[in-house]
Amino acid sequence: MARDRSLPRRATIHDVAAVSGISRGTVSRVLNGEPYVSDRAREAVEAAIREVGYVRNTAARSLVTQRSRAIALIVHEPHALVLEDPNIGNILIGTNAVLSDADYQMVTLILDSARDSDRVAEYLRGGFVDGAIILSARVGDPIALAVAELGIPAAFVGHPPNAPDIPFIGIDNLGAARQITTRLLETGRSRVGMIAAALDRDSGQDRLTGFREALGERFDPSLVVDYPLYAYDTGAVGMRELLRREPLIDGVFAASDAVAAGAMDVLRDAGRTVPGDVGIVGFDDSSWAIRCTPALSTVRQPADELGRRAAQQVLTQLQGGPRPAGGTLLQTEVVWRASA
Amino acid sequence: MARDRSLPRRATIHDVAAVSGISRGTVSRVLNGEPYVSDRAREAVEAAIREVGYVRNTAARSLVTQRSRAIALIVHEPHALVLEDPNIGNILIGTNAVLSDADYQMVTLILDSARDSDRVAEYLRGGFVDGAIILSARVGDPIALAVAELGIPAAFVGHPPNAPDIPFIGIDNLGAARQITTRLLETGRSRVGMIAAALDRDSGQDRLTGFREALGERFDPSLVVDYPLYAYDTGAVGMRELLRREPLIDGVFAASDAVAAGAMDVLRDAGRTVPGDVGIVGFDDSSWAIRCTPALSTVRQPADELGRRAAQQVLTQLQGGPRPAGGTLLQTEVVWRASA
DNA sequence: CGGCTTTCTGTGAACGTTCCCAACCATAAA
DNA sequence: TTTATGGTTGGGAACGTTCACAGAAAGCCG
Repeated sequence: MARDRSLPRRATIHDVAAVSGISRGTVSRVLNGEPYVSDRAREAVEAAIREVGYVRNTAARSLVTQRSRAIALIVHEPHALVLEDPNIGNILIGTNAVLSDADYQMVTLILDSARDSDRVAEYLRGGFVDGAIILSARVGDPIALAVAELGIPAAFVGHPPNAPDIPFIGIDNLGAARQITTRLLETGRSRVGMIAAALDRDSGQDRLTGFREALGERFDPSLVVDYPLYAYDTGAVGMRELLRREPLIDGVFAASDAVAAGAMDVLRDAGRTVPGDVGIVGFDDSSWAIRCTPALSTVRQPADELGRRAAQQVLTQLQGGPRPAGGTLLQTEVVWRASA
Repeated sequence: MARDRSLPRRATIHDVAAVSGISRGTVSRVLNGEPYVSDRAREAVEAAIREVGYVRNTAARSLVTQRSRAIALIVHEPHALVLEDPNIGNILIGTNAVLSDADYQMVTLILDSARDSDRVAEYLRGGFVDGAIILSARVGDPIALAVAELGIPAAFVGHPPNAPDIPFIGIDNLGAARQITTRLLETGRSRVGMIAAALDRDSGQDRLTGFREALGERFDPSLVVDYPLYAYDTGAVGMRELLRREPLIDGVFAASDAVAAGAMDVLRDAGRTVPGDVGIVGFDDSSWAIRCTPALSTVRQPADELGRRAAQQVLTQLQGGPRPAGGTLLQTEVVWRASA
């Protein structure tokens, strides 16, 4: 057993009490920063803590408090995409920052298959975490349902269509899509198509809806193709299909930067210039955007802020705050570069 | 308090015992799959568990067992790079897969600043985790030292130069670098430079050493530039510098694919063709590699396997297995594409 | 100086497990 | 029939905290 290698067992609150000559109860009060502790006692305890190298035993604490001081970040994403999607990393960082400042531990749960889904549900039910932040939920997501049913403090990043009364933090995909599409039109494009992706998510749906709304009467369903993933390949395949359907296409809204990158390469191979022959815009302002030639016009989303807000939302609920009915949409910013 | 919202408190082992008419001790034995339980008892217990919806309380368990069944994955990386480095995601996925199969929980700790470093050390000391996997440690990494000192089961991914007797899983950066550089020479390049990066890490150092070894007498220190990060910008800045130092340069080894991508864009802007005028190779086989025009020759590293092995290594130690003195290097594969 | 309030301190009783030991029960051997 | 044997079971004790409560000490007021 690895832990008994070094016999000196970890110091407990009793050791601190013994060394300082102060009772266990008072030591606990010092530890938790509670009032009604004399300066003399506090100092004695603090000295003893340093002397014996005391570190609080979380298991014992959470056994009695019925809390774990941990919050789950549930990432529901095909494995291969955890790394492709630049937003996930940023969301993770934002969440981590807020939680660790509040002295909570972030536990990242990655799930992919349905089997994982059961495992995670079990995990949540087991009281391992006091709350949950759910990323990229899908329509009818079993985890979302499990969380709702359990009633633990939770927040979504993004806004799954059917999700119950769990608050969410998202970006205005619809507005941003509308905005960027409008600009595409304003630069004189007349045959504008879209390579949509991830229509099983709110982000995918909303971007498509925004596109449709911006085009209004000029919307042509035959110039929309859609695929499951926000990926480079999606863009490549999608662009070929669009060119086949409408060789004179002169504007493309790609559902993400990666998609746009795939589309641009196909356009180049097909002998089209960007933005000369075809204007193209993406979404995310990820590293894809700057490495495209020409650089991609796109939508910047405040990913780490999404993570921060979601974490704050869960913490608020944990402190007994209200669980707001709806959600919050953060503003995005359109970044105009050279591609459209 | 969020948890008392639904009064029916969680079922305990006592409830299971009461409902099944079997003692607490035997219920615990069933729960842990121990021997010496009659079929009759086992069935009764299992039925009762389902009936009352029992889920084990981890806090209570780990209080008595002195174990948490959690393992830390410590990612030591500037925040912005967590997402840039494609390997990290894959390592994370591999680790997660192995650990969750073994019924361990992976806790991801991201740390950046020195302040985080203390926090993490405290966390490890607190017994929150039974073991640790450390990613991308640096020379003199405080976390590496803390882990070594604590003596908890651990493994490195990568091989920090000064790290104490903690086993590591890595790739043969040196051999791979030598191999890919050699090929660059075999295609007739005579003025070969390197854009090195992350020399405070073993990976950065070893790639440089491999490069130097491959060149042997032809090695020219003035054709090596180095920067802190494996990033696109590193490649751009580095390439400009190399061109300034040696306009006739005809071969470049970039320390990563992202670096190579930056370098290629600069070469293009400078009117050089790839691979005509300049042959260029990268490292990682990430999404950058296929995105480049022409596609990049690079080294594929089995990132998720690194994660898996590291996890297995820690699990072995946890089961009382030996802590091997050295480490394991996994083989890499050179992928020849068009850029050299 | 007595009573009242406020601040401070110590202690018993949980929390829900696992571990361990003692006891029980068959069955087989003597 | 007794004795040993080994599978099976039950329950006390412990793990390290927090919490509630009771009581001590100190400060205030008349």
